[in-house]
Amino acid sequence: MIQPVAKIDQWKLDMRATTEYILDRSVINYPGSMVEAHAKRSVGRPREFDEEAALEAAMDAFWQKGYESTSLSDLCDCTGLHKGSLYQAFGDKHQLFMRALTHYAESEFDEVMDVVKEEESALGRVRAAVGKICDDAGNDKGCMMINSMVELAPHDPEVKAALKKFGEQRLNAMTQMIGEAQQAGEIRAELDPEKLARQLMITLAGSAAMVKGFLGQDEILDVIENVITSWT
Amino acid sequence: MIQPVAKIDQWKLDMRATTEYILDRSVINYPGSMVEAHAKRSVGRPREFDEEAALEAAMDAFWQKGYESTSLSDLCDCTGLHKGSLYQAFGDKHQLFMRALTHYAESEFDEVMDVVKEEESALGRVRAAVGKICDDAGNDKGCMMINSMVELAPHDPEVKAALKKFGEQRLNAMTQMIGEAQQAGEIRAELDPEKLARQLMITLAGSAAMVKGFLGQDEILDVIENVITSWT
DNA sequence: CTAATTTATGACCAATTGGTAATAAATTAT
DNA sequence: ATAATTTATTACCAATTGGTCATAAATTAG
Repeated sequence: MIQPVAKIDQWKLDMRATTEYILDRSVINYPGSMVEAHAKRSVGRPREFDEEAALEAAMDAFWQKGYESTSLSDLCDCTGLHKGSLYQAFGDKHQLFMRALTHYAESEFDEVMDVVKEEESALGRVRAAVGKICDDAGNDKGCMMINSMVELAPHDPEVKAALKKFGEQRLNAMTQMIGEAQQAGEIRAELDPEKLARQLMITLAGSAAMVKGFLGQDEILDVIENVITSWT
Repeated sequence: MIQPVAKIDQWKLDMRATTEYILDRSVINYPGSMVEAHAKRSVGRPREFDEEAALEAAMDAFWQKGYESTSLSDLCDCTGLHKGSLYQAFGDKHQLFMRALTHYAESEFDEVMDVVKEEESALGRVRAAVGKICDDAGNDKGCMMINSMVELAPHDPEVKAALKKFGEQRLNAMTQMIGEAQQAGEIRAELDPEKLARQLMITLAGSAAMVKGFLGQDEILDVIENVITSWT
């Protein structure tokens, strides 16, 4: 199906930062791979870079250094793009950051859910999720969402709203998993799944902060394991 | 006792950022209050500002906005000083930040300990400490130490070392209080006080992050109360 | 009174910041 | 071939950054 450029732009707006969009763009971005017959290129000079790869590079930079400390020239360095190309592809620094943060949240959530699916017991799923999350934030980069919450949320309503959305998504998923573990008899019946989920999220947030300067991953994992065990 | 200027400068270097130093300087800074006969002024034009008040204003700015987002002109605005005076009094931006962070940590620790002293039961002391800490980080400024850990610790060895020192101080104090509560029979005997202290610090760190963008103080207090209750 | 010393003030500075515009190059449509 | 369109690259920009310096003012020492 052939799409006029204007329609692609509209679609770009609507589907911004969704996995589907990125994947499809990455196909379009490689004019060489015409093996896919339907990958219709639009008129004009073709992109020479992979948009998803650039987004991921920018995400890593923001994740590691934070918003303010990541300059445009840092972003140019890590993506290999020039300012102009960055602006044309992603808009200004703040828009690029929002894309990066969204990409982080969505892909991390997906990966955690993939890991969770492998487990058979409900409590095993909780432990698998927590383990994956700790793994992601294990290095001293911490968790990009917690980093952004601390650095930006109080002064940046857009970031705050996005983090609230991602947080509620995670809280819901955790609450459900904990509830299932409870119904399976793996967690004491008198405990409230939502409260436990909040406790777990606070513990994970604290871990993501502490790993950056005070506690080692071993000490953190020990605390988290004790928390979950205290529920059984 | 009369101190030559040179000696005062040496002493300034050694005692930097201690409460004694600040208090004594603030006396020296008010040439009008010669009621204290020993408050010997040094030669030269006298200070027109209160150094501790300036430090506290700078601390508030860094606490609220973080290091990178607080510019020198922000610091001049909130202290009422000019760049030159700031540099002469505190050194460069980073030195001023270290002074501010140290002042935050020391005065908060003292205030928590003051609150703790009022309680008679050991577990009451733990609860009082936690309550005071939550109170301090209650607004969306969070905790300046957690803010700094997230924003700076991985890339700023000086900040990291200071936070490690303050963190260990708090961990020790918490461990001791928890141990006392345990010996008083208020906390189950099979639990390890140091592990509980680590759990509490991670929980408090997570709370200081979450309060900035995701959870309300009521939800946070509920989680913390449940944590402590689960120890009894 | 004069010299020495310290502080307050504002001018000054190079470098960096985020962001724009002009131009050249590469492609498709006609 | 030419026009239209998109991208890549470079030059450019005003504003802000952290930081220094020269000078004037205020004080003490002698």
